[in-house]
Amino acid sequence: MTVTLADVAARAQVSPATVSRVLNGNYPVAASTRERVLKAVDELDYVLNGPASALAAATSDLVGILVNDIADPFFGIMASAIQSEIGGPGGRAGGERLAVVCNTGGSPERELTYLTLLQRQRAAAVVLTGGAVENEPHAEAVAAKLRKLTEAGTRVVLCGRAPTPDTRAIALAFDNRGGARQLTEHLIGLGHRRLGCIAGPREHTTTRHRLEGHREALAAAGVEDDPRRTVHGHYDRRSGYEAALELLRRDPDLTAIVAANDSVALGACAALRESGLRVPGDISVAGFDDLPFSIDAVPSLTTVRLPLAEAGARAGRIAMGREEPPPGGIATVRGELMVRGSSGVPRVQ
Amino acid sequence: MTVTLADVAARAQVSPATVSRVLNGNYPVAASTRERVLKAVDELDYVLNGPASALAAATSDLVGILVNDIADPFFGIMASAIQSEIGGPGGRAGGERLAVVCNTGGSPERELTYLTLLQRQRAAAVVLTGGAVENEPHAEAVAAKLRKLTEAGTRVVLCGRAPTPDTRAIALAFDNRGGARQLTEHLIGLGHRRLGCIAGPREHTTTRHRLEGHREALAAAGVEDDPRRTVHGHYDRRSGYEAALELLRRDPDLTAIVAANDSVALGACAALRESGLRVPGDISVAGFDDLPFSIDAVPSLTTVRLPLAEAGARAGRIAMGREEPPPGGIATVRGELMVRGSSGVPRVQ
DNA sequence: GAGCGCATAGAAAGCGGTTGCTGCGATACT
DNA sequence: AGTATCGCAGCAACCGCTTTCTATGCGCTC
Repeated sequence: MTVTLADVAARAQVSPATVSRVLNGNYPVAASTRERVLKAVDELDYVLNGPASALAAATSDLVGILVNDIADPFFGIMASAIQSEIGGPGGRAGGERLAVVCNTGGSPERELTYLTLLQRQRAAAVVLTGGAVENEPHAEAVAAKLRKLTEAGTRVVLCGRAPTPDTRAIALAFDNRGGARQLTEHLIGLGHRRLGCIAGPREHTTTRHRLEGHREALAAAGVEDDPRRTVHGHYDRRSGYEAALELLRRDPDLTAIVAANDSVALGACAALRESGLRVPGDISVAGFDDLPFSIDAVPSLTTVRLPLAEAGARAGRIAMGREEPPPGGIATVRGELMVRGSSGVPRVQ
Repeated sequence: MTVTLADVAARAQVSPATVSRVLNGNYPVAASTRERVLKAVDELDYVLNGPASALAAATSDLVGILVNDIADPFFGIMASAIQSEIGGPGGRAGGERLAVVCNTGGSPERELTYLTLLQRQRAAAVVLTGGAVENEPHAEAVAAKLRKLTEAGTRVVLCGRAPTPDTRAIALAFDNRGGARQLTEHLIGLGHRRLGCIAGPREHTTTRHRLEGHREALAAAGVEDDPRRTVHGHYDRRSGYEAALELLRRDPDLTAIVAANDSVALGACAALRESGLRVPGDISVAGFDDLPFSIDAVPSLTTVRLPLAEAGARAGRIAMGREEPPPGGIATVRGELMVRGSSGVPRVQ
C-alpha cells in the first residue's frame, strides 16, 4: 500500500542501500545512479518513514520546545525565534528538523511528561523556556530527567530560565533580578516611596528573582518594604486587574505599582482607571518584558525590555550545535529599562 | 547502554512480548506478572523507544498543529485550546499524545514541508489553523498533500480556515465575511460614510472574506466603495500604523477605519493619535478577533469576537475522534460584534 | 479420568530503514 | 604487464518493538 524504500529500489533497479544513501547524501553515489533513484522517488511519490529511519539511525530529527503558555506572546515570540533557528522548513539550518512546541501550562507534571515523551521520541534537542517551578520534589525530578536526557546525547538548552545545577543543560538566563532592580530604582528616582508590587505566582524562579530585584532597590534606597504592598497573582491581565484593586484597598495612597509583567500591568491600569485614578498623574505603573502591545497602551508602558527573539534565536542555534555554548554553560541576558508614559513623578500629597 | 524491552523482560523473567503487553494493556496478563514487569520497568527506569514502537505498530502518537505565526496570540490561543484537547500530559484525552505546534510563518512552502514532515512521522492527526494562501500552484499542492494524508488515515482538521474542496479534511471555518459585514454595518449605522479599510495580505482567504463582508455592507447601504480607501498590509501592528498614515494621506476626511485585526487596529490607533486625531472623537476604529488585549486598549476596541478557544477545542476533539465531525464535514463558526469605546458617531463636518 | 476450553506466556516474523563490510570493475602506479 | 587503489553498489545484520500464532498448564465437565 504505502511506498517503501524497497519499492523505490526496485523501480530504480538498485539496492535499497543505494536509495538510502542517495536520500541521505552521506556516501558516494554515481551521478547517473542518483538521478535514476531520484526519478523513481519522484514518480512513486515516496515519503520516508520517519520512525523506521529514527530507529535504524538511532537519532531523530525532532526538537522539543517547552513553553509555559503558548497563548502568551512572551512564549510565542521566544518559540518563534527558537524554531526559526532550529530549521524546519525555511529555517537557516540545513537539515530538516521538526521543531515541536509543547505547552506545559506551567504545570511541573506536564513538563515532566513532555520531557519523557520527547525522551521517548529520542529528540535531538530540547529547549525549555520561561521560569521554573521551585517546588522541591518536582524540581529535582525535572533535573534528574534533564540529566538523563543530556546523558543520552540530547542537547538541552534553557532559555530565559534559571540554570539547573548538576545538569549539562546550557542556560541562557534573563537577568530578572537586575531588570527589576533597575525598574524600581527608576521609580524611586522619580520620587516614589509607596510602591505596590504585583508579583507572579509563588514558587516560581522568575517571580522570585523579579521580587528580589525590587526589594534590593527598595533596600538600597532605604525605602521600607511593607509586605502588605506585595500581592501574588498569575502572569495574566486578570490577575493584574484584581491585584491592583487589592493593593488599593490595602493602601489607597500608593503612588506606583510594579507589575509581574506587561499583561499584568495593563490589567492593573484598567483597574486603576476604573477606580478613577489617572496613570501616571495619580499613580505610576510599570510592566516587564516589553511585549509588542506595551507600546500601544495608553499611556505607553514603562517596562524592561527582554530580548526574547535574540535569546530564543541563540538558544536555537546552541540547541542545533551551530553556536558555541557560553563558557561554563551559563550566560546571563540583560534587559533594558524602557521609560515611557506610564511612569512619572508622584503627585504631591 | 540504553535500556530496552528485552532488558526489562530479562529482569522480570518474562518474554519481551509480555512486557510489551503489560505496557500497552491490551492483552490479558496475570496480575502477578504485570506487577513484576512494572517493578522491573521502574527499577531500570525504562523509557519506551517511540520510533521503534511507531514502526512496529505502524502508528504514532504525534499530532501536528500548523499555525501561521506562533508569536501572534490569535494562533497561540487556538493552539493552546487544540493542544488541551489533544491530550498530551494533563489533557482530557486518555492516551498520551505529543501535540506538536509547527510555525509556518504564513509561507505555503513551509506549510507543505511541515505537512510532509508530519506525513513522514506518520502523524495521527493534523490541524491546520488560520487562513490559507490562495496562490494557485501552492493551494493545489497543499490540497493534494491533505488528500494523501487523509488517505493514509491521518485525520485532518481545518480550524478557522476555509474548507479545501476534494479533501476529506474537516473544516471549522470562521464566518469572517459575516463578521466583517456586521462590523461595517455597525459603523454605517453610526453614520459613517467615509470608511477606510486596512486589509490583510492579498491572496489570503481570511483577507478576502473580511474584505468581501466589508464591501457587502457598503453596497447594501449604498455607500460608494472607493478602492483608494483600502490598503493591504500584514496582520501586525506595524502594518496598521503605516497603513493608517497612508489612508489619512489619501483621504484626510475619513471618519472610520476598519482594520484587518486587533493588532492592526491598535497600530492604526497609535498612528492616528500621533497625527493629532482622537479616537473615536475624530475617527472611529474597529478591529477583528477580540484578542485579550483589545479590551485594555484606550479606548477599548470595537471588534468582532471570534471564539478561538472554543473552536480550537472542538477542532482538537474532532482530530482525536472524540467528537462527531459536523455534517458534510464543514461547520461555520460565527463571530460576535463587540461594540466598545473605539467607535462612535462621526464628527459633524 | 479423559477431553475440552480458557487463560496466559513465549517464539518468531516482521515493521522500514541504516550502515559496516564485501565485491568488483576500472583506473593508476611501478 | 601486474598489482595496488579507488569508486561505487550490494549483502545482510541489525535497530527495538508489536503481534500473530503456538504452546502450556489448569480447572472443568461428562
